[in-house]
Amino acid sequence: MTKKAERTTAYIIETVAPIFNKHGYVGTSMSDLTEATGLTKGAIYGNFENKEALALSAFEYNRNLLLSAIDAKLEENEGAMDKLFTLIQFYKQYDVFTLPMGGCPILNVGVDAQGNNTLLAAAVRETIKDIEGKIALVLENGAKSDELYLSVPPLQFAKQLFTMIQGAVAMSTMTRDRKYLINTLTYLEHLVKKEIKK
Amino acid sequence: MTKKAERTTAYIIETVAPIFNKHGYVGTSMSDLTEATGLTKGAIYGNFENKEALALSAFEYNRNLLLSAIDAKLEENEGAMDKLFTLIQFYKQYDVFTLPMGGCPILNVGVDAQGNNTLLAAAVRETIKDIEGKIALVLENGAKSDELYLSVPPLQFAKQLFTMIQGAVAMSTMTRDRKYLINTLTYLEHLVKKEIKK
DNA sequence: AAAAACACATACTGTTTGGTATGTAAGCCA
DNA sequence: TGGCTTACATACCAAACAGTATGTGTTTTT
Repeated sequence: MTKKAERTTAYIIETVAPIFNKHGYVGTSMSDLTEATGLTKGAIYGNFENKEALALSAFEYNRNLLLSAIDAKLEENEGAMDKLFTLIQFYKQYDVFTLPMGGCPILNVGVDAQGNNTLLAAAVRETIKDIEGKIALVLENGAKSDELYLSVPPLQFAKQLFTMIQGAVAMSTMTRDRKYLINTLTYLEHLVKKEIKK
Repeated sequence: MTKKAERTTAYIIETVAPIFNKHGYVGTSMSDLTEATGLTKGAIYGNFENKEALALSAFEYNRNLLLSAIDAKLEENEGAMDKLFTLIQFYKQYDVFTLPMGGCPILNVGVDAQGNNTLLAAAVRETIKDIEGKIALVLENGAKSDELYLSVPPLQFAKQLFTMIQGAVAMSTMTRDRKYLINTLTYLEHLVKKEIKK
């Protein structure tokens, strides 16, 4: 059986993570969090050192949800091309995936923290590196097994691909129009086929 | 000669615009603004109804700087392809262009306002439509004069192009790495040539 | 140049901010 | 089940928040 405090800590993070993600670090007040959790400041400050530490834990929670989902998608298939296509398919529905966490954590926190919180900004950069690395690994293996051809290094192609994906994410969140997601990712599908398929 | 208040209003907007853009709506306090302008609250509230109205004016100021720059670039050349290439060239240096205004106003305000300020969010959506429209017009004219070929409607292609551009903007701001801007826009150059050039 | 209008500074609201010291009840282990 | 410990609630703090009423010096206008 887990200890009481551990469960409360987990409960706080779960409930607080979407709020921080949606309203940003400064846009979220401690009273927002006590209201949402039904707990008091005493409870929250008993489990977290301060607001910043809580926000960081909240981001890491969302980040792990995202990375786990990506990992799961990449493990669905064996071939490198299939892995890429399921990833693209995943991002076509990225808006419904990120809805319960209050939008894309990378975009939201990445932009919000830029001018306000260096710790969070660094955490986002780390997460971006992680995802790019995962994509690059797929590409590298695909190239090794002669399944696909790359005219540029794997990491560079991964960065380009992820940049376009995040562009679709950014546009669809700003305009609240999921067509950006669907249209660009459908195009990326076609583009990936044409560029690297042997 | 312009009236005193008009000049102060303009001065306030100019000095305040980068601050709002960098730190967001809630992240910017009125005391930040009095400090930056050297004016008092009385002066600011004499020229603006409230914080929200000031933030809106600040965004519109940055937005106009951006739209004017785009217009200027698009007028440099006659041909549709040349117009597109100079636009792409402009975005390769978008980070230095947006530096004095505290980053990309579309991305920053678009993401920040999403969860905090509906007025600003709407203004951003309008701006996105404007830019997409400008690009679409270039494409349409290019298609009419048989300079280029489009497999999709002009506006759709414009949206796709702008999405990828904004992806590069988003990634370079989040990672503080201008390579995202340079690499993806160089790739877009090549892509545009291949896709629509006759 | 005098009168009227205006633009800005000063000084002050009440409220909310993040954070803490202390009290109390529940959880946990012997 | 006793007693110690841990976990949370209550009540409070100074500082910062957006906004305003009033005072005064400066532009305008006539």
